Amino acid sequence: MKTSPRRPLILKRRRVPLPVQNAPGETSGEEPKRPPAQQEPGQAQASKEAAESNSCKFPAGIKIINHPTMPNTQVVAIPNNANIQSIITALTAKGKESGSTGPNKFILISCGGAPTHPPGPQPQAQTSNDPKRTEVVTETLGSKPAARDVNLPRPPEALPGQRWESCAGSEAAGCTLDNSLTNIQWLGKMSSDGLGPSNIKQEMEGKENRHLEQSQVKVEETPGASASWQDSASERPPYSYMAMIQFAINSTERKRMTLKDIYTWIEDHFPYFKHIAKPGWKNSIRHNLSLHDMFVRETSANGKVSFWTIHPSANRYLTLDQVFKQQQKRPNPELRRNVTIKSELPLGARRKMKPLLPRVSSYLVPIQFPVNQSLVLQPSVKMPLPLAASLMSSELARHSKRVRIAPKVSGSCSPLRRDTSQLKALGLLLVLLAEEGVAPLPATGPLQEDKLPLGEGLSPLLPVQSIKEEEPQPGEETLHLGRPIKVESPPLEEWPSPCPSIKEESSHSWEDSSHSPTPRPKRSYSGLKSPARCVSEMLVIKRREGREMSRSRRKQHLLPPCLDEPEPELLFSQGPGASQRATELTLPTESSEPASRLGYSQEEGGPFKTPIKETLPISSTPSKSVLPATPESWRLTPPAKVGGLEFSPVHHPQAAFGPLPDALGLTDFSTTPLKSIPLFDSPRELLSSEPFDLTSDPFSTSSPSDMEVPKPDSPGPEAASLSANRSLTEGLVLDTMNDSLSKILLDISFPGLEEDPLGPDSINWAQFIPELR
DNA sequence: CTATGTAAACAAC
DNA sequence: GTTGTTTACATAG
Repeated sequence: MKTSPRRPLILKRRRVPLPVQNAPGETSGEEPKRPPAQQEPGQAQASKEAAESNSCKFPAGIKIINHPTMPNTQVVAIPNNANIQSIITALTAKGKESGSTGPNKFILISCGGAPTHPPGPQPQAQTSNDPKRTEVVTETLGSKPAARDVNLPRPPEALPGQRWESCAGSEAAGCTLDNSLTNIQWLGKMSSDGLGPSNIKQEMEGKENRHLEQSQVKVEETPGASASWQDSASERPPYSYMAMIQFAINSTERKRMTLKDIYTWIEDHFPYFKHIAKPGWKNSIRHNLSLHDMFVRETSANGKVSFWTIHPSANRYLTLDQVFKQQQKRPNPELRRNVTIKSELPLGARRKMKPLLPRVSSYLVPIQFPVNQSLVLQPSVKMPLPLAASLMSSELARHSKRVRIAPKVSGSCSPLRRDTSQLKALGLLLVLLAEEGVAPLPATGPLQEDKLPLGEGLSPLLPVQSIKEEEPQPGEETLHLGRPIKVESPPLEEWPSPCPSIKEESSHSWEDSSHSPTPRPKRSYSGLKSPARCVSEMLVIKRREGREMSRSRRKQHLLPPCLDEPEPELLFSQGPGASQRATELTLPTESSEPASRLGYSQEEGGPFKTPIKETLPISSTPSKSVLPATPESWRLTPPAKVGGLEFSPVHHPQAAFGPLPDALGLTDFSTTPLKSIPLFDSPRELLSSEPFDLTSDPFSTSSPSDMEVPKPDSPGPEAASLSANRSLTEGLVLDTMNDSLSKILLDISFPGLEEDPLGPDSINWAQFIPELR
């Protein structure tokens, strides 16, 4: 093919010395650390039970009281072990009967068990019993337990460069990831079924996968399925180079890898490249590294070693493992099909690489959600917004789930809506999750499955790719942080916003736009360290001027050598990539760095967060629109785009996503999460599933303003802030008038006990529902 | 047209 | 020779 004579001459390129950056210690690849555990969940039991749905009668232990201040609203305290589904059904029927005149809104809260968790860490109390939980949840749970078997021996051969990915240091992060991954369905496409049952894969993959598999029973259950292309070395893996590179890089703790290690990792994990592929594949790897902005080259302090990293905002932290896992979970015929096809087809006939990656649109990345609608809080509420916001985000991030609910009774399934008004009465706040999603979310049909969300196509896999951003828009949002941030950033003009094209993912776009300002000459370094930092500056950059780039795909990196943080590593505690993330998170500017704090946000958001594709707000294509916000995200947020949304959390509920372009970040967040969010099979899941970790959340009572910028610091406060006589708990609001079920976060105070934080208005719930205490 | 894969020309080490 | 960049082109969708 080539021969084109025309290749332009390259004038000279010179490498700029990057400032030093890294911590001295790194060497390539090494990082011997291993992660402790992966998180896998183990659970498998996911069977949904559902069984119970029928009974309409309220089980014993349920307490129903009229809301003291809200008309037509009753508060239903449900024992943890009760069948929510049936309760909802019954309540719905009741509400319907009453019509507008009677109680038609029910605030469901769990009592008796544990749900609330004020200060203490209590992760999921409720859930534990629930067999139903969604997988996601489960996984989460699993991860929690720190323990896990984790240790799988790693293959000896492991290269130095490789690390087992995993969540190494950061479980949380890892976990998070997993969760999100879980959501992702891209894998689905790949089915493995076809493949023999080999377990081979494990061999190949070794590390990562093993953990999973072993730990997970689920997988095993489906014996036939496993393997996949991995088994056969001869088959080309269904992943694009971009994806593989990401897998490789993300498999290390530091999320960076030398070129050589990348080669090695790929060869080790995908024998095809070792044995079958033409040598040119390495060229392709290099080409991809250079081409995509998401891959950022960093130089070691001494300048001798170059590491390839993934821009934090673009990094979804996907790992082969995760992907693999997914695939196992849901085998997808299509994929299989691909595989088959390939083999069948004459080589010549089939394209070379077929679809390596499924492209999906959405990535799961949850991230923050739009504050917009979701939160509905009213100012009046006592709860600090920030808190709420943080909760939301965290929650979402974690598992965002959406409820689909609909009381069966009503039959309709409207999504949930939130009404806040009422809620507030509770005294709380609320939030909710997801609701909005509704709208945007496309169809749901598919949802059912597991998690689902996204449609079938869901997920995309590789995130990376998706990332693109488009040029135009400034708006992105950012947020990855999870929190709503507001940034003021300049409008990003340059930044591409996500929106643009919807396509699914355009990968490079991200890249392109983002950087490229100038021709390469530089990457600049200006001192930026990590990309994050760069951001600010970067922002400045324009995306390429218009089209110049268009044709060429080149990326221009800017890579700042990151000096950055010398040792980012620590961060891991939270998430993978934490280190990086941290950086990014931080706002460019500097000051606040909220990010860090939000651990969760990061985690979740973090990893996922951004990269996401953004949906384009604009264009938003509904369905997929998910573009990764990626790049930009870190950059700044573009308020502009956002439209009215400011990021302030509080705002406009009304903004709901619909109209907004939300594009940016918000959208992303919102949408993305949504997609990824599984619907619950049952309300119970909703309720129980996610307990917030208050502990981790940042709630401090900071003022709303804080929300915007979360403060990184104070980590602990959050929970602390809640006074003893207050507790946060999740609840559901069933509105039979709308047939909606919304999840809310309740801040319950018991005035009687001590001072009432909430103020006089607050209701003394304890008196009604002692169990809440 | 976009995303991806390939090949290749160069440059800098 | 390796690592990186960047172009060109092919091809599937």
